[in-house]
Amino acid sequence: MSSRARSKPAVRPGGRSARVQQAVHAAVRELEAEQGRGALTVPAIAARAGVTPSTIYRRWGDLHELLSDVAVERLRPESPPEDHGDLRADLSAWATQFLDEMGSATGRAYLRDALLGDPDGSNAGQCSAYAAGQIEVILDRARRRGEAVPGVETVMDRVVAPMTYRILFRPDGLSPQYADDLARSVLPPAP
Amino acid sequence: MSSRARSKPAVRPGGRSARVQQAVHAAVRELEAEQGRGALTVPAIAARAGVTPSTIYRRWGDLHELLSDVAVERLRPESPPEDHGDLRADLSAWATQFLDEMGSATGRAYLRDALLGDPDGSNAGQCSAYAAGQIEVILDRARRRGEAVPGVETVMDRVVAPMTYRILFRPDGLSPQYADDLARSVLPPAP
DNA sequence: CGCGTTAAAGCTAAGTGTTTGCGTTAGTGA
DNA sequence: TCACTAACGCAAACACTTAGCTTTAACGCG
Repeated sequence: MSSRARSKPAVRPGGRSARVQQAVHAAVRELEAEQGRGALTVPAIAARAGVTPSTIYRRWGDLHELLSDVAVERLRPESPPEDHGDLRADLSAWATQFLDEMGSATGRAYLRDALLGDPDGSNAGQCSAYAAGQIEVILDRARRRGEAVPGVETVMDRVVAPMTYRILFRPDGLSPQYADDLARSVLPPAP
Repeated sequence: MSSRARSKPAVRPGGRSARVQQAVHAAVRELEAEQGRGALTVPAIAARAGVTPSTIYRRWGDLHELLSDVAVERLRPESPPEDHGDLRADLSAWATQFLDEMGSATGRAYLRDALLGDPDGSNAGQCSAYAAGQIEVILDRARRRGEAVPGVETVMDRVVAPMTYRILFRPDGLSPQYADDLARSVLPPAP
């Protein structure tokens, strides 16, 4: 039976529900920052957030789904990618920054969390959509400048996917140079 | 304190240790096949394997690390890739089969398990090494035939990574055609 | 603006999984 | 063969999870 927890807990958006969700998310971030991952248990998070454990279990199902939610929130880009004036520079800068952030120990942990507690794949899908969104902004700008641009899917396959794969499966030996090489590989050959 | 469980439990390869490991792995596979993932708890696995739960906790640390070990074992290729006579056919066949196996619900689950209970990344690295190994066999054969071949890393970046990324992050809309397209993309342009 | 409705939270107790210390067993090497 | 020790079994203490029931507070309607 029973009780599949909803991955998108926004069931009653306003009021108490929202406050609880906010408090719980904040508690996760604070506890992790202060005491590390080992301290992240549902009872500890609940105590910190001022709610009872059963509230968390009912809304999120288990610890991993909660962490997955928090991870996705943290992986959401805070601002559109910087504009450097041309596609090559934009893509290269974005890829370099992506690899730097996601390739760090904490970035990798968020990526894994997002994948981990994600029965239906919607959280992972969200992460991917974030990246695709950022890339679309970059490509749109270039298109408006009159540059020749690759498709979003091409960039996902040739830039985002290789970086993400290596971050998850072969975390050693990643360099900004690698990100840059990938970014260049989707551009038309230099003049 | 404490006891980091070893991911490679082969500490005393012969005798009892080996028997216990085998029994536990078998118990995981049987229980999953018979009753589904929900039934996979450490006490249940222990009972099935005829050991005590504490044995499992001590050797593997927790359920996820055990599942990760089992997943890696299942992801190990059983035989070298088929030989179809030329690089294009070999790569295409391998990619298609990879996507078919890993893109299925169970394949995706193994991939996720492998990543999930893997504190130091060695299990994920093993998965990647399996794929790289298969590809090297294919490339070696082609090289021996006198064909022009791309580097292994290129194939990992352009074929394995995109498929794996999509399996994990965007499991919808994957087709054999996609695998084939990726395989072709690393080959020199057709004559 | 108060009132009924109901989703969501609180509380608590029972159930289940995890950890740990200590004694025992069985590989391993001299 | 014997001593040594890693790994296992056992059982009790501990922590986490689940479920039933009660209470609270958004929300919508008269």
